[in-house]
Amino acid sequence: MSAVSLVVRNRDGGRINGDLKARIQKAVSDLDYRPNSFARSLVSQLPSSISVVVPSIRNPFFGEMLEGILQVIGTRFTIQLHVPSEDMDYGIDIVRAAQEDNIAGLILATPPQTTLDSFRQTCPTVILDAYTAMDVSRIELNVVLAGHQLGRHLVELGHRSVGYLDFLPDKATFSCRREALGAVVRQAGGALHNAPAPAEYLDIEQGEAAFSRSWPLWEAAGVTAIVAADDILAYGIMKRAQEMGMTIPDRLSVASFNDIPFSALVSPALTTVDLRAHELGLQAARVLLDAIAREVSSVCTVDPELRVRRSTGSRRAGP
Amino acid sequence: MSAVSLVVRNRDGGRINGDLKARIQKAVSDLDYRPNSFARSLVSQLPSSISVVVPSIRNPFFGEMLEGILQVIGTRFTIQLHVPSEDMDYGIDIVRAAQEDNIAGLILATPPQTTLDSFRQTCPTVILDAYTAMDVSRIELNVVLAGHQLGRHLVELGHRSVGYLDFLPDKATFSCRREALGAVVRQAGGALHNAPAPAEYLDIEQGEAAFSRSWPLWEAAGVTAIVAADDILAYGIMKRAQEMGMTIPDRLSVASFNDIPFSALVSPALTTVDLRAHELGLQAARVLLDAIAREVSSVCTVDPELRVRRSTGSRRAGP
DNA sequence: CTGAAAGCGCTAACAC
DNA sequence: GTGTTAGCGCTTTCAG
Repeated sequence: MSAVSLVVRNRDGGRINGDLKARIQKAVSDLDYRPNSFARSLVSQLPSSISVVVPSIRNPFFGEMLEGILQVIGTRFTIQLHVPSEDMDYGIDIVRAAQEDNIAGLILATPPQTTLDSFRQTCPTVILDAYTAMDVSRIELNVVLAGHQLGRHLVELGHRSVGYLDFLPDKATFSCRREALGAVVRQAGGALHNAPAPAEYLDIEQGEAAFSRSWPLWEAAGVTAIVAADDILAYGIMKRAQEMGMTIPDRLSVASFNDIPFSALVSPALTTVDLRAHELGLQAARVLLDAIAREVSSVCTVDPELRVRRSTGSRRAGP
Repeated sequence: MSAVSLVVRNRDGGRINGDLKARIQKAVSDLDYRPNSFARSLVSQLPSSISVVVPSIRNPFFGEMLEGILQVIGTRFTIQLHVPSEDMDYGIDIVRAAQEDNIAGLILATPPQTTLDSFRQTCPTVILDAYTAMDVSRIELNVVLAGHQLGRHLVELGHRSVGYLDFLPDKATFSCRREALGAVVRQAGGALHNAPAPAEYLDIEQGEAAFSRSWPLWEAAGVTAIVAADDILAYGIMKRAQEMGMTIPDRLSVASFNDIPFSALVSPALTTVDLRAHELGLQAARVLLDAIAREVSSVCTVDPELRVRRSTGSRRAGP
């Protein structure tokens, strides 16, 4: 019954007899009829959703990012959310599952390098904060600039021996942060002391444990400032350091990357580079809509912004 | 080609000739063939996703909840995420959009009362932290207990004049928190001074603004402790109160509901009732899977737990 | 063990 | 203007 179809979608340009139309509308509301979206998409070839893959849903960074995406797509598409099972970053299997959803587009937030290497594009796709030579739309996050900003800040405060708590070496975004920071510190005649990533999972406890594990080495190296790859790790570092009796920033400066909203509220307020989660989501969605509509791929860049707060201070006079 | 279908899904119990099977598998990988999930769901009548509607994705409470849901459903279903556009709680339109997704099940996290009133069930559904007389599965969050716990704690500390910062009066979960708290305070001979909800949107700034607005009245009423309906509002209260020179908890005790992970880290660490976001998600998903498999509805209850931290203390000697 | 054929619920093109 | 018909891409049934 094509009339039903037309009426339901309000696509009858006055073509349907008013009486028939009214009868159809009554039946629709009586039966609480809802069209089957599978059948609809099957024939129209226009999927009504996009898939978004994020490494974690507990990290507020991705909450902010999703908010940005949602804001742009509005009611045009619905979101299929894919998150790896706890304690693991996502592999190609999750990406393939997301592609199987039969979607108009796909957003991959900071995919691990190995995942990206085995990725094959099946629909308009936007990759966030990861590099690939493929012809895929990307939102580049200028983490090199972020590392430089943080490095300059610490160097200006007099720090020369800086500890670094890494995270997930499989992601270029993290190694770039470290390298850019290290370059600035070394250029000033200092050294960056890298501590290995805690685990694959990012939470406050991991930061605490990593600090306990690495502090002896850092202390031996005369470290006066520590940078973490992510705010959440920095929270753990500050918590444990304070428990161990160190005052921040007098005894030890702490800084990191992301600037989730809570970083302004922890004690002391955390100096961190705002990685613009919301802006990233906004851009990703815009580029994706563009890729869907015009079948072009594009790359754009988002610049981070340093937020200086109370967790970093001048290096105290030598020991 | 039925053989293809069987091979792709690994459902050929040795029925397919090895040679043919190999040829099919080669073709599948050569063409990077992916079955169309719409067509598949259309015929199998088994949708592969569930919809989850949350009021906000920026509030880590719902991130934790989603993590719980994801953990239980594993790869069995994929999640369609529905979030209202910024600054608004969700109406029935969003719920209907979610139902249109053609899903195996639906989870409604703390729906506003008006939304719930016009809700009609179209598939197995679980309602989180909201009451309805309908025959729908629910996860009850014992917010009355939460209010009592917090009330007893404050009363024991000597507080009798307590300020309350409400949020979204349209939700029973918030009015229950207030009433339960108020009952305990009044029973001890005290009074609860309610400040109206800040706005429909929950963020730190709203908490700050609300505190600025309400403090004159609270001060006049001799308030020595303030409870916020949500941790995030409490962060704003503490921030502004400290900016205004008050020390917490000496001058003013602050407490709230939720216990998102950051509440242990703000300064001072926030006393709050853990509303068990993760557990809520776990239970919701379990109940939903059950509802999908066995077509029964059930109701279960999650009990909150008070976390006493440094933001609450004894009432100072009277003015 | 394999291929042909029907049909899931919808939309679009087409006769009536 | 309105009803009929042919698929969308898959799974399942049923002959060969």
